Amino acid sequence: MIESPPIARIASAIGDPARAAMLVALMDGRALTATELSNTAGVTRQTASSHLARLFDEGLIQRHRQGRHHYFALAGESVAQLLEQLMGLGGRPRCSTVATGPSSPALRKARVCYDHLAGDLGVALFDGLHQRGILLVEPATDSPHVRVSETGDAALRALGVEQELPAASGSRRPQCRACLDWSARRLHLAGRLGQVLLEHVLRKGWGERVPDSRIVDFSSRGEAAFLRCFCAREF
Amino acid sequence: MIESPPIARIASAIGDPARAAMLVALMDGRALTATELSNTAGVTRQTASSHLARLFDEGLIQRHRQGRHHYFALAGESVAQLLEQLMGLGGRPRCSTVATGPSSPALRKARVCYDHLAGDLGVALFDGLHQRGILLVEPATDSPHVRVSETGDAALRALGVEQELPAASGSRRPQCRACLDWSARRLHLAGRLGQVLLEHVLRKGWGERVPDSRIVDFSSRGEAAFLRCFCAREF
DNA sequence: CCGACACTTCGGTGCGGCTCGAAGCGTTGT
DNA sequence: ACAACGCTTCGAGCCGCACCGAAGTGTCGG
Repeated sequence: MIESPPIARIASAIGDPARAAMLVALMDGRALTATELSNTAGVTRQTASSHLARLFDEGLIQRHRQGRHHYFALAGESVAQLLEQLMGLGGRPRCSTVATGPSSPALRKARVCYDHLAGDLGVALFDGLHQRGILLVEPATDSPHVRVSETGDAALRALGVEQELPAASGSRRPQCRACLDWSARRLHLAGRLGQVLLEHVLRKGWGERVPDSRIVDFSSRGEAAFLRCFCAREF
Repeated sequence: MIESPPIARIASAIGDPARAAMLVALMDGRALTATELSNTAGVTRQTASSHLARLFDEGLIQRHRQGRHHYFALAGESVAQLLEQLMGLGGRPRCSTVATGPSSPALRKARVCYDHLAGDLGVALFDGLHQRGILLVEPATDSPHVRVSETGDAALRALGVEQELPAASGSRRPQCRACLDWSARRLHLAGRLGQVLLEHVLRKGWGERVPDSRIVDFSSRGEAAFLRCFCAREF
């Protein structure tokens, strides 16, 4: 078996509790320093440093030196997706019970996934934009292809979403992407637009991020406004 | 960090070279015995036994006792998907080169993924069925929803595909499902129909499975017949 | 120029777990 | 009933690696 090493190396890199904790901490898309990560993992700085070197060697994280601080972030969305899927498998309580793992109710409801909104409200956002015809989900052969319709583009601007999406920005990042939610097992919106919409939510004050957590805490007024603005029907 | 243990445990279960080799060997969907798996992993039987116990405890494989033989298979498609994604991450040659890892050209062209056809020909099959209107890819909110159209159902029967899909079979397995290909980064057909079509290919003699490998070896005549039968346009 | 700070590298320690030999079930076939 | 076979459990050896203390590099502030 000469095919296995790469997959085994990567899995084993994720497999250590301290490294897994670091990766989970990075899943909110922020870049954290080595010291911060050592705290969340519960190990000393020098131990964390070796862990981070390992994760970097495996291509799971990227480093970003800035003065005397070294920031670390996930290497890309594909890594975040892998971790989500891993959580999905870990959450099920053996022998395929139907219920999808709740973990934390707040986490289920609304959380950050890399840089966009996930959870029930993330799914509701995707559904709403799609039902309104703002989002076109194309039956393309490429992985589920999502794009903004022309009327949708205008609608988003009318809603006050600065959609600053320079088509020729040179970045290879897709404008929209569908991301599978591990708690709800349904699609939510990722990509540049997903990021912009999350920023919109935070700027409007509808919800705010809970420090050191992936949870996005919506006020009841904020949630109502959010649903009214983006989702076709009320809950 | 109390959230990490499950994901770390699962990842570390996959992370051992011997266990990874076993899982990869199981990715073709067959159920293998403990001795066969010990050979592919290159360890003794008793070592393999403990590895298999670990994988079973983590819910990654299922066991199936039959007389004095114990058969092992992947616990489900979700596990196979996770492994595919892991391969996708492992295949890239550091620092995001554009080329998707070829590994083996034959493997890229046509291989078995759990129980259905993947690789270039798997993608071509999906494209062809979709372009002919046999497959409807719905922009649903559930993970990319694929189903067979009414005319498509008749077309498949006309093509000689025994589509024996008892709607009320009680099994919760979806009729069709879209599975992401790690080599081509495009969708191919999974689910019950994907399984039936792979069987169809093998029964027609268009291609045959290479023993102890995931490769499906198409004869040139078989490939032509396959494309003519299912795909809208020739290559 | 020097101290404070963030981070990494270097040795040494200790535990976990991968491994295999030997022995213990359960099944199959004669 | 006995031997052959497949698999698992038990015990011991041994390597790897996670961990931390101490020392080394680079950066910021006074």
